[in-house]
Amino acid sequence: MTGAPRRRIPEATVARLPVYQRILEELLRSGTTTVSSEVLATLARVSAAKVRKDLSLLGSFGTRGAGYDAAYLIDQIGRQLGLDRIWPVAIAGVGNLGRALARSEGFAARNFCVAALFDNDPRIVGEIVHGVVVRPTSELPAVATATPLAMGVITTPAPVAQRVADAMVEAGIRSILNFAPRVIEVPADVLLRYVDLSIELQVMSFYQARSSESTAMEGMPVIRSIGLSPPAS
Amino acid sequence: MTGAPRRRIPEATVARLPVYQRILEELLRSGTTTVSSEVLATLARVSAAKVRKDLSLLGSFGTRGAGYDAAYLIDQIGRQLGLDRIWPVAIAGVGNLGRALARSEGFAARNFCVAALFDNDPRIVGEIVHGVVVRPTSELPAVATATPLAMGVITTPAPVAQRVADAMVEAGIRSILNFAPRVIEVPADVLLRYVDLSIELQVMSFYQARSSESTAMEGMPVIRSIGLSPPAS
DNA sequence: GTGTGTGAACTTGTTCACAGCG
DNA sequence: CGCTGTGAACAAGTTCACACAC
Repeated sequence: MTGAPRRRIPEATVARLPVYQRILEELLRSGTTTVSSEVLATLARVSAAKVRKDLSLLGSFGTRGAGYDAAYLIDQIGRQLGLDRIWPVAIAGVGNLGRALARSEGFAARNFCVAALFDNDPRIVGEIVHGVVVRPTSELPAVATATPLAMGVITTPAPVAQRVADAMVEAGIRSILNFAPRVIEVPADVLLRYVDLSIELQVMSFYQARSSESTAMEGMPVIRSIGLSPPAS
Repeated sequence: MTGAPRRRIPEATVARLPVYQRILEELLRSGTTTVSSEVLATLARVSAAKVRKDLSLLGSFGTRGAGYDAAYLIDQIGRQLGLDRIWPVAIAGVGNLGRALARSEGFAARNFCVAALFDNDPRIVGEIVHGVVVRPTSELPAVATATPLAMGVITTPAPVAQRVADAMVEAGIRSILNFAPRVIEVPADVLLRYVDLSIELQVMSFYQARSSESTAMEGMPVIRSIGLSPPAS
């Protein structure tokens, strides 16, 4: 239909596209219909040149002298990212985090649909969260057969994360998002991503803050842990 | 004390260090004390050369012919990342997600300490979550004065996210982690990081899955949204 | 004039391959 | 002999600067 340029988009660009998209959506909501690379760059905290290069890879959607049409750009980015169709996801582990994810608006806003919830706690099985009934994990294969699942989200306690991952792989799920604080192993052809809510992101932030000579932490109580000795040689 | 080589560590390496660290901790728990770059690389899903180069930047901690001492390496990585001291964090917004974060083990495991919780809902204020009392957001300045806060975590609904961010900046917080699905603006010297639970990560995963010629989604019901027309020229 | 689109220069990050230490 | 540590070759990503379309 729309003559899309099927070039290969660099990974670094792909990682920024959702950021642009969300900013564009907000601008649109606040009444802005046209946006320049300069403005988009400021809001996304990147350089204007980067924005222009990124967007030019999807095609020439901008208007010289004016900027980009926000609505059209949102649509083009969405198409590029595969968000122009609905992706059914399953969430395993209906605790605090699983519940928060299932109820969050974000999924639906990006055409992800929470199609199934799994948990092994008999007090939770049968409960209806955000319109979806919680089933025992043993029913995963049956559900996956009836409704092909595009992605599995693991929000279980760490000890059962690997078992759940195995079940998901067995059921044909090829993309897994792991929120459990546990390293899991899956076949090489399965896409596995970790989200560590408490650690990785913060750690990076802190390191960057400290390495850019920030003096913000100057007045803080420094409590050092006891270091280990180097291994005996 | 430990003669640390204070070289500049590349950002890409810093991003991988927490991954190595967690894997090392798990290996240690399962009884492994020494690990080769090969093994660590496989578990972290990167190349062995990368692991060696990354670790060599922190100093020469490995033993040729044998590998690395897991416990010692964990400690060295922790020191490099600034995790050898305790960082107090404040969480604003004690809903599903805020609660899940406050209760999660991960913070304490990495020397982050949930020092304060804020919410404006009178039904939530006063509640004690994971041993910390929930205060009204108006008390943020007072709390920040008494206990310097290293990081602010925003888990509020989108509409109040900007207001909370402003209050945090005002209170002297220089690192903010935003879980609210809303673009917020802070001064350039404040470190701002977005975590979009439902979107960015999944989107990337999907794009990568599709672009590597995966046939996994072949049998899925494709439901395309209605595309927009190009902007009138 | 204004702001996009893009080759060319540059910087950062990754892989290779192997010397050398334990 | 195995595995680290590292310079040197290569690839990816970013910035620059400017031609050109509106």
